[in-house]
Amino acid sequence: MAGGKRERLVEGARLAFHENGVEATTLADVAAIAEVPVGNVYYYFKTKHALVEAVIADHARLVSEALDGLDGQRGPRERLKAFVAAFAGNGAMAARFGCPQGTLCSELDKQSGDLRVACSELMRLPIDWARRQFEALGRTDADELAHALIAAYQGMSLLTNTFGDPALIQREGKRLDRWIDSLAETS
Amino acid sequence: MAGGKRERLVEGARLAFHENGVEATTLADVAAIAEVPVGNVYYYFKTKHALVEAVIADHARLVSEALDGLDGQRGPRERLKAFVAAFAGNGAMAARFGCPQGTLCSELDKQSGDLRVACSELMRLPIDWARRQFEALGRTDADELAHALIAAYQGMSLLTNTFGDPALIQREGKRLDRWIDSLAETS
DNA sequence: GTCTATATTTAGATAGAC
DNA sequence: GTCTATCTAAATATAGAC
Repeated sequence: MAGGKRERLVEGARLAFHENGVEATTLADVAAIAEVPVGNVYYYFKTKHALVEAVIADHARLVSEALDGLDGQRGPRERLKAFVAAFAGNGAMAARFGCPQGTLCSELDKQSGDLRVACSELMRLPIDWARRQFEALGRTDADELAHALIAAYQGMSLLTNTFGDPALIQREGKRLDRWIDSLAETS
Repeated sequence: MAGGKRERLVEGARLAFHENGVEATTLADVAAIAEVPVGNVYYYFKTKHALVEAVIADHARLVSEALDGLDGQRGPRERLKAFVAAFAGNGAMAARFGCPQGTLCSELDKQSGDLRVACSELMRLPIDWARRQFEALGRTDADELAHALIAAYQGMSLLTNTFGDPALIQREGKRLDRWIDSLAETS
């Protein structure tokens, strides 16, 4: 694993949290993945809580970058379909571990307050992005459609993970493509 | 909390797992809720793993009963809309703790094998029920629609929980009602 | 800045009296 | 069947040498 020790710890924690959950991941696990001695973790992160916060911030950075990458598409309809194609293409990952951000939100919602806030800000990134696309289509129900799209993705990620079947989210991708095509330019 | 000690332990564990997560819930917590001494838990459940299995079985019983209750409706369209009304009516619970079955599946998917299997059987109950309704409508894409409906519910439960806003799942309920109304009798 | 050794806490699990 | 007291293992966190 490349990068400075802090970067390695954050990336290692992000991967381990996704694969095994936050609660089940020990700092010893993270230290081993990052190839950093256990005791040294505390030089970079005062508590496990602080490490979790850093991981959420790292997720936010990755999601923002991914969404920015979709803005190269010509129009809002193409951008929405590129979004769908992106997550449908990650079916194997969803089948094994679920959506990285969704599973994190699900677990941390049951924990202390400031982590909940950070999670909700993370989940708001793709919703706000999707709403802007629906607004560009002239939809007055853009907020509702944006929530429905992200919920469809999150829900099908959960089913894909629960049944270990990547085909589920791929089939949903095709269905959402047809749905996006069927939307009128204004509502 | 009423019932025999075993029933109290299962119900207490089910509630605590939903509110705080399985990993974060200690047997001491469960014992306190059930008003049973800590050491006595092991008389009824050899391990925490066994208690989790019992809780999943209890969920399966409750879900089956709830779905059976919907079969009093006249036709498949009415049954599907009664299903939607049922979960949209639980918005306050979803906002605080998410869907009981969904959060359980999300957490336990990251754990040992036989719990994953039990969770997938639990999640299959509403999907199979919904597929039968869509089949009764003559839809050849009943399996796809059933997965889409449950995914919409699960995903919107996650968003409702993440943002702590019951209105999200209520709005989705209305949207799904219109969707069910719009489906042709055959596909 | 880095790392080893260890302290502290807490959870799951057990032994055994009643 | 019931309950108290306790064991053991593991995880977070710290102290302090280098």
